[in-house]
Amino acid sequence: MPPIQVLVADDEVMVRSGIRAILATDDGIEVVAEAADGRRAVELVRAHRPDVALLDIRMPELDGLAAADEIAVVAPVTSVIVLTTFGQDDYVARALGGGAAGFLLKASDPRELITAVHAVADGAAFLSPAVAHRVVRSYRDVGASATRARRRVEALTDREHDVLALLGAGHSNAEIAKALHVVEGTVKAHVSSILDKLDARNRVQAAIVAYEAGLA
Amino acid sequence: MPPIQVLVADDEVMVRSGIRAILATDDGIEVVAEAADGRRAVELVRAHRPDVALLDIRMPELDGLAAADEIAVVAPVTSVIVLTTFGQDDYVARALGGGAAGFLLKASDPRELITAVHAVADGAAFLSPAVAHRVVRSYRDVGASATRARRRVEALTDREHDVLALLGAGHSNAEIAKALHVVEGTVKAHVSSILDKLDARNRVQAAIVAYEAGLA
DNA sequence: CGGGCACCCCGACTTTCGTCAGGGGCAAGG
DNA sequence: CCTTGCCCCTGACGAAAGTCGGGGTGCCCG
Repeated sequence: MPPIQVLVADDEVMVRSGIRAILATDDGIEVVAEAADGRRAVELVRAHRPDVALLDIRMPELDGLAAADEIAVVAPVTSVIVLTTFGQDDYVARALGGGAAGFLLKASDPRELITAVHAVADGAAFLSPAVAHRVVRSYRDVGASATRARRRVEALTDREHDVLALLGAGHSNAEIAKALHVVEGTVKAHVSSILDKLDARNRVQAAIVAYEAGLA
Repeated sequence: MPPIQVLVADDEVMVRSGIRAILATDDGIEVVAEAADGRRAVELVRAHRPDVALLDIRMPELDGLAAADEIAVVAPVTSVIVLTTFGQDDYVARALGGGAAGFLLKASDPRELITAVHAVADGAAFLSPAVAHRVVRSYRDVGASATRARRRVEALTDREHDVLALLGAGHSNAEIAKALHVVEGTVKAHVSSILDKLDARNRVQAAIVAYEAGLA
């Protein structure tokens, strides 16, 4: 099996050679290019099509996040790992949004870097401990509240379900009535029943349940 | 550096020995225990305190998810990787909710298993490609909509911000007025202004923005 | 210094919501 | 067959939400 080809991008030479040294200890990994800024990193990725691109977040010209965005477009085969000093929350979201497959803190154990390269080369996601907790928790929380909401919504009749969906989108009773071909009074009665079953005091609370349940 | 100690739990002997064989190719990993059901897996984890526990989802007595839950309680130092045949969505959420650090498909490349063990032993999260996409997308979507919502909310004045937070929790204007020590008319005026700035047609739509922005 | 401006406040008026008390259809069970 | 229960529908009425016009303050800038 051929070695994993890697591009390293960081504005500091010391960091680049440090990373090179770490990766050199694994003979399944080969560093094929180096860049000192994001712009150059994108060019080199386009030219070399490496399996993995290691990008520092802080770089001149084009930061790691923007570079990751571009790489996702020009070379989808290349998996991006974003490197950063702190697990800044906002960065994580943006990096993963840009299609990064990995997020690694520079303070990580060197072995972790190697593991991360292998992981993303296989197409998997690799998240540093500090980051992983946030991402996973978010996923779990969203899933959990969605499940809870869905369970509550199950108690509703078909018609109430229809009404709730429109209500949750922010429509007025009159609009809902028109959409369902009934008069407004009917919709109001349904809403009343929904509030009762969902244990909500007004339509705002019901709307949030609808939103969580994914009836948007 | 001592080898990573691993427990393998699967109800089929063939699978267990297969996993053993794969892990044996890496001399940084040592399988210290095997279990054929979830109950036994938990006991052995308690006894051996391995670094990593590989749990099949489908097991008698106690399935992998329930076992993961218990392990998280009795041996927090042990990182759990859940193994499954399909990347069933519901399982992913539950597994990660139970504190699993990794989620691996059995169809994965054997090297991936080794990489995963190293990753979670370091405390990182490892997600199989098929699963990673979902988790990351969810995190990104939530983060993106939250960011968008927060940006819209920034246009509000301090007072309007206060009102929106209470509004988003489903409180009536009268309740908001009491909480902020003003009369109801004032709250209504604020709400009106909020609707204007958020480009919402009624309080339900405003509440959803508040909810997304995390003003709950 | 005197607008202009943004913010917070208020009350009267209109519109929308939510409750209450029902009527008709339809299926299960005595 | 008739009752009981559930669902969907409806109109009337009080309650909440939203709009409109306006008053008072502090701040910045010509």
